[in-house]
Amino acid sequence: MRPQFLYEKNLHGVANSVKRKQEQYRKIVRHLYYNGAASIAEIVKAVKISQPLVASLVDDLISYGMLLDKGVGESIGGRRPNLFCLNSEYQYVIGVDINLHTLNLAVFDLSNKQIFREETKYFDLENSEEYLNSLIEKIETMISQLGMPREKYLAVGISLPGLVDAKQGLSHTHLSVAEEGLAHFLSDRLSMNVLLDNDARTMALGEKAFGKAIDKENVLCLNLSNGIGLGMILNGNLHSGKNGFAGEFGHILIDPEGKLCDCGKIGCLETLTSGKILVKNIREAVDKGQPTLLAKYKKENKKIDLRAVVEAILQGDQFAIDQLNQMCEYLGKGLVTLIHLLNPEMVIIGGKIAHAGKFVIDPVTMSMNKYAMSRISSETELVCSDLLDDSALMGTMANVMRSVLSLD
Amino acid sequence: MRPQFLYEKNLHGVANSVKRKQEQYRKIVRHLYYNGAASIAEIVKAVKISQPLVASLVDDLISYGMLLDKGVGESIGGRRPNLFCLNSEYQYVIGVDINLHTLNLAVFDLSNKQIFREETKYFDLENSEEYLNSLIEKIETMISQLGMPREKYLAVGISLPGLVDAKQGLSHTHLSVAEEGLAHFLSDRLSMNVLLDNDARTMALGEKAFGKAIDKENVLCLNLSNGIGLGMILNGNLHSGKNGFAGEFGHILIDPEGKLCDCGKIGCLETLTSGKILVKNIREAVDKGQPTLLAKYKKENKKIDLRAVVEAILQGDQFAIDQLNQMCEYLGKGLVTLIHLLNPEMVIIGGKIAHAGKFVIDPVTMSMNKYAMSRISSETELVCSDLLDDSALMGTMANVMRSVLSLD
DNA sequence: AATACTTTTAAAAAAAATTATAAAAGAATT
DNA sequence: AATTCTTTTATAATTTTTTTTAAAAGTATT
Repeated sequence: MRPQFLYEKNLHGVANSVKRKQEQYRKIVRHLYYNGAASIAEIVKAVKISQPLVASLVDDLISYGMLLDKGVGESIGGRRPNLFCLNSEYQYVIGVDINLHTLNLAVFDLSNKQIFREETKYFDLENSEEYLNSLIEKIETMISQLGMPREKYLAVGISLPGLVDAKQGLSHTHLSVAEEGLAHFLSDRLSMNVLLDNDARTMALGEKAFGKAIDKENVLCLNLSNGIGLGMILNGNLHSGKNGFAGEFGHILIDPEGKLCDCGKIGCLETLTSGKILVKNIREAVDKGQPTLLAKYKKENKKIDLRAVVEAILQGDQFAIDQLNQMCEYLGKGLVTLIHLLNPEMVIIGGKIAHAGKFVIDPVTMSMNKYAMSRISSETELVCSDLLDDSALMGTMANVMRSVLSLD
Repeated sequence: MRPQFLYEKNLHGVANSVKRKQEQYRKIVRHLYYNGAASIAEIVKAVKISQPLVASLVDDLISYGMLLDKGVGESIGGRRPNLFCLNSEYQYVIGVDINLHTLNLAVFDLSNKQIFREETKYFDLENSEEYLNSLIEKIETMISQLGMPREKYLAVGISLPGLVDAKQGLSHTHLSVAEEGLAHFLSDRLSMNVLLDNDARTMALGEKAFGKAIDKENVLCLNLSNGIGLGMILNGNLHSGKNGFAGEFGHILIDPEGKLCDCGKIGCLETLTSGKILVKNIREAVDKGQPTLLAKYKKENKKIDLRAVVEAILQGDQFAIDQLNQMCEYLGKGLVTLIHLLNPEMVIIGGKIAHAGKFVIDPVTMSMNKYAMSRISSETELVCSDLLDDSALMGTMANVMRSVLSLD
């Protein structure tokens, strides 16, 4: 019998006993994926199945090639255990991180190692058949480069900006051309399972699985790049809301007397604090002759972008730091609302601006102290992501594995 | 063997086989509690245990007196099924709804019927040993009135305002005198299991179990009385946050140029929209001679309270309605933030102000339409609670049963 | 180095749970 | 009214899983 469970969840018309066995396999594989190599005894404790049964299930999985016997491990005061681990080469996951102007592709093995990685610049996201075709071509090229048969790929995980309905596999904002829904479209064309989610939520999954949110139950992940995205881990699970629209943090009201936002409302957080605004303000000031390290871009006739700004900040550019500080004051205000509502244990800042490290953390912390009820906010840790630009891509892997290994 | 599972969850030093059996019992009881009488065949489908085993477990439960055989039911095209249901008199739950000025007590049977109900007015909440003593006395009097032995009571569920850490059983705001924590203190004194939660969250549990949130997964419940409370059902579960502080909706920033709030911050939602403010504004206007039905209170030298205001609104008092409308504009603004962040399928308004029905719903809806991104808000239904003043009390019952019948 | 104690694993025995089968009881159809 | 078809329930047979027991392979101590 082939272990189907990594492919299809609700096997229809299959005997109950088979389903039960697949669930047992899944528990074991799940434990080994999330906790690494383990002895039979350890697995027994973790999955709550008896030792003789676990032993026989592990034997099965080894015979399918899914698990490997790593030989004896360290003793903790008795007979040395035999350790077992996932065969990291049993299958692979394709990760696709779609950004407004770039595309990141990766192939992960089951130990989460990237065995392939490619960044394509100037791959501008647009809602067209052509974009989708070139995306598929990119993926197909990668597959043929790697030379492995299609069955070796467990699924394709995709991260993209905008409103995404993960349950239905729809992209509302950027790739709505695919009529059957983006996930189905790509699944048909690639002949693979496809899993979508919004970039901020994928980042949150990445942080929960591989970043600073490991072992935390209530964590907010901010994606601070040109816009502001929010991914929420609540009670240990990703929160998506009814339609997958949760996390529209950029459009909460901060200043009723403020500016008009793209969304039609006035005083949205995004009109006050976002990479876009930061860059815009700095460009305008540079045009007016503001002294700053960034002035050289004007001389060289190059455009100032967010990356340049962050670089200047890290070099200590006073003006850029001032601008960022101002932005962080507003961001802190917005965060306080989140913290009051959700009482998270940690807030992780990711996205391009996270590269500024303490230059973001410090002013945001100050702002939070000013605006928050201290009893609540003092329970919340504010940190920068250490996955940084990789978090969304890592998140696609986490999303696929979560989906495949989820129980019930 | 006595079915211990309704009392103790993590039975220590008990054989695995016993634990498993208790879990099976719990599944069956759970199904019957949440879905009412059922046949063996129905239970089999719901709990995914084989028919012979379910039959024998049901036999056991009947012999313990926990289940009743209701005799044959309606056929759906074959042999008539034997129906089984919970013995609603097997045990009882005590519900305690603590408010700032009143105390509601109830005893529920396992069919959620209130077999006892008592409302005590002028029972002012204060952080003192005396308050706790008179609370305990109230409960003890009720118990002796009902004349049932203490073992007949499954647990005491308590709802109270302010910051509550449900996991630890602590009341931070109002009843912190009990040093071991409120739950432990009461549990010792009453010799019963005690379960605490904040009033807004208890209301949310009530709505989820018995009100309009049944079968909904993402629902926000607003407790609009003198303050503003928020209880959130997210992904089907109550969200409490790291320390149980989640839901501080009253202290999110709405107007940076606004008034000072009790919490020390400026422009909190509660400074603009709360029963307290509404009453205060109306009192001031009446003192200045504003024509309104409520003016009679002044003549009669009685104080205008929230109940009176709502009554006037329902009688069509133009001034009171205007005042409420104004408040609802702000409330809508705040709600939009919630909806953008959490994408709920329903928002339920409860508390004293919910008695105003469409007089709250309509202006809040208008405000939401004005301030929200329609794609998101159009997915959210706004309704008034139909449990109204009972929702917190019903919520204590829901909380106890949820805790007792939760799986794993 | 010998002995006592641990932990891990394997195998046998026992128990638990499921599947398969049959019987009972009623509904629908001829 | 008799027959056929459903659904429910009881029983028997089989399978699955666990518990128990024992052996294997270590560590720690004397």
